[in-house]
Amino acid sequence: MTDAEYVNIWMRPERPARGPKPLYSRAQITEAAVRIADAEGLEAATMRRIAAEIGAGAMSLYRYVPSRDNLVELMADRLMGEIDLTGVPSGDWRADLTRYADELRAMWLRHPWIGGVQRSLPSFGPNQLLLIERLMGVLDPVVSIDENLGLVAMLNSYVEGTVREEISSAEEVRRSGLSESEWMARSYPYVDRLVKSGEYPIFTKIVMEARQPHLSRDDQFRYGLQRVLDCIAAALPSTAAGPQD
Amino acid sequence: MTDAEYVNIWMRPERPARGPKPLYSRAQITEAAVRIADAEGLEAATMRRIAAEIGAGAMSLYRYVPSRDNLVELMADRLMGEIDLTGVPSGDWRADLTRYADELRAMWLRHPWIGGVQRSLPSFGPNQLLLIERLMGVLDPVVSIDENLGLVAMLNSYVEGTVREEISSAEEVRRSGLSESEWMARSYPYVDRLVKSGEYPIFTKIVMEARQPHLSRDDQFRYGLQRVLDCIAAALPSTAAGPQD
DNA sequence: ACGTAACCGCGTACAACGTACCCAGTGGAG
DNA sequence: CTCCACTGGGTACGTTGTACGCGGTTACGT
Repeated sequence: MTDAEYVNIWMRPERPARGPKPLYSRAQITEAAVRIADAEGLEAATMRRIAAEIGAGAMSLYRYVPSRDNLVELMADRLMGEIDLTGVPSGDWRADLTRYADELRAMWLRHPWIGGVQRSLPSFGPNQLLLIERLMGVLDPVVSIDENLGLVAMLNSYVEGTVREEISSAEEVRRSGLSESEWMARSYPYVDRLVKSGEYPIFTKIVMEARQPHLSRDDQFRYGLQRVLDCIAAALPSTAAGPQD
Repeated sequence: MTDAEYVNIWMRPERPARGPKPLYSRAQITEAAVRIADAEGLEAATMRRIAAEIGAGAMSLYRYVPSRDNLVELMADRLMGEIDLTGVPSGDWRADLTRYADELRAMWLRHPWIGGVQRSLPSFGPNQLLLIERLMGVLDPVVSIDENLGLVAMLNSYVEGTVREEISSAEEVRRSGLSESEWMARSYPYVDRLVKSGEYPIFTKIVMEARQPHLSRDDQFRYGLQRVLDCIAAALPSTAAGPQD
């Protein structure tokens, strides 16, 4: 079986039996790549740049990782490992899911580039798997696996969707290389024209509202999350839903 | 004001006053790009390939579009135009939002590559704007603009999240260039190893369940959607929520 | 003990990408 | 009629992922 026969990186053994000892490691490479992506975006994490970061030649990385795409998968799973769900399930499903949602959102905000990796879904890395076990273990005793999948998907969608919105403008500013105030100034004429045209009353409302003070992002998130959890509670058998207060 | 001063493509006039008549148009270029992306993925829609598709030289495209990134924005807005919301708001908010969700999902399934464009959010193209007006017009009479934004975001998140999952495996198959059955065969050993290890009981449940006949994707989607709409109904003032049946 | 096969790090090289720059031709404004 | 802002597009540059092959290193079979 040649290397090309592995579909999955996780099947490919990191260390072979024979030959000289490797100077680097997958974990080290992944770590460097994550560091670069955090600081300068995913597109800055090129093979050459990562190699330079750990003091290796560019092509050396290919001794550890079959391709850049696979490395990105490694990075994504590395990120899943940041979501700490020790002690879950605890018995209080609402607390558990809130904890998960908070951790997931915090992780996305630390590594906004995660939104740019299309989830080639069945990349069940070890951290991802552990997460699934813990997270879905929360509702597993009370609903069918099908329903569990649906509910977890709903929760995930909520978190990802809202956090994508939080991230997008910040990422746009970073990509354009402009300062935030300069970027705002540049955007102003267009928005102003739309508002003045009078054809977009609701858009205008949104813009006007955006100028006013608001709930913090955190509070907005938690508020919406409560609604999603209520929605999940409604789908649970009444004996398991617990107090709705 | 030089071209570089435009932050927004939508500000940049398509046709100048003087000079020879252009042979092509933004719409034509965008159309070609969408066609290629539909057939072979977004990464196949390179400037050279798009130019070849319409019979132009590669560099000619830059007479119409400042950069590839901007072209992708054009493509994204072109997709928004496929979402037909004529007659919305109709007075029946539940029907309207269901219609929107169905249209949005169908559009994603027609153009899976949309998931790969990071929404540099404030790219308010004309189709996007029209959509906002119609969609948010549905709940505008009954909730505050803030709440409306939150609820619409929740609906969007649900649709995007579930459709992303639907798409991911198909896209993975396409990217790998393998046939679906071959891809399944390649994935099998890894999944099998995980199941046999006994360390992942819930993952195992998922795999086992996946082998059984299920609700169609459409039915799953509609089922989850009803739950999301229930959730929205709960957030509406009681006079506007309508019959919950 | 010693060849040999498997592995290491990595330099070179190539195809494909986005796009800066330049040029000759074109057609409306003065 | 004269400009010159515009057109299409060829050439070229820097950057990307990565195939290939080299010389050195290590563990195993004999």
